[in-house]
Amino acid sequence: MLLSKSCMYGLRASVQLAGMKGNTYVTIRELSEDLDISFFFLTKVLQRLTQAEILESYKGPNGGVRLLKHPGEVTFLDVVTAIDGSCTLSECALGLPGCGVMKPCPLHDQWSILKENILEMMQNVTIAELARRNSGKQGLDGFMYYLKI
Amino acid sequence: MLLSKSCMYGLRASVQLAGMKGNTYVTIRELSEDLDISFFFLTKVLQRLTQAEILESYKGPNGGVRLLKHPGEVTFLDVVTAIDGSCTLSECALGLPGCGVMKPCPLHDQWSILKENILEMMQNVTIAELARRNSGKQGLDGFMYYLKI
DNA sequence: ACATTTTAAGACACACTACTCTTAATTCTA
DNA sequence: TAGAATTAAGAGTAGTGTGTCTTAAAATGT
Repeated sequence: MLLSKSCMYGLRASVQLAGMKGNTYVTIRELSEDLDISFFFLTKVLQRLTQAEILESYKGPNGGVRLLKHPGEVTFLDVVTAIDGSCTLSECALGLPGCGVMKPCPLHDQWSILKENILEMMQNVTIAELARRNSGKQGLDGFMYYLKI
Repeated sequence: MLLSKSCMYGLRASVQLAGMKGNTYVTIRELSEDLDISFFFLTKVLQRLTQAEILESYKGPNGGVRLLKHPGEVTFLDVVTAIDGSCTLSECALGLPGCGVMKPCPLHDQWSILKENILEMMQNVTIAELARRNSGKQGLDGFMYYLKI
């Protein structure tokens, strides 16, 4: 699995928010139902995005979470890093402590290229772009399309 | 992390065996010391490779493990699959249950290409090739080069 | 002020990976 | 046959990710 479940959930929520008109507060309860994620667990994940200043939250009636930045300025990697910490992709495929440019392990060069491609994808794709690709799916809003059979 | 530690350990042991002259039994104790892996843990990992008929084992004095097949016929992916089960790379990056060719998620196409590249690397690289790349490192046998500072 | 709504924070349980150790089974050698 | 060497199998421990719940804190409205 490339990403942890926490990351997947955080990404889905971010893209969902990015795809909504206006930037009003949306309750985590509503997000959890739309995305088919446990409310309690999603709350924990979104707390990390709030701490990372990708989201902002507001308590009380009419509260919830919303994007703090423009969705075109939040990359896939931003969300992953906020949740999982610095990307764990940067290690040696064989787990050799000394592996690096100076001492490349037998897989180093190949794996470096693959890592670079993945990182590039994560850095170049914004949640705005993902939301755009996710719009207008047979009349179902956002991710409902994938989840409702 | 692309691979589990078990996989990394299994790969390192397989490549180490592939890089040895002759195909005599090598004790797991010796492998564990050469590769800086816990003996007990490596034993568990290599049991899976033995069950998968990548290695064969022999008990008693002068026993140990050795490659069952020709190292040129054992791929990186063979070892990973034997240890971790079928590659977990084949899922949707966002964990959407309905994602696929018919219902591509907003990352599906990009992630498919990256997955394919990784899988291709795993299928095309044999442990013989890895052992070859790993030979003749400043006079240190195999992985010792990376581990001894 | 008080009740309601909502997120924040902390505690808890479960599963899985990583790791350790003990005992059993097998094989060799003397 | 006895003892030593070696893998196999199983039990047990620790840490982490996932998931659940309870309580606290903040904001609203009456």
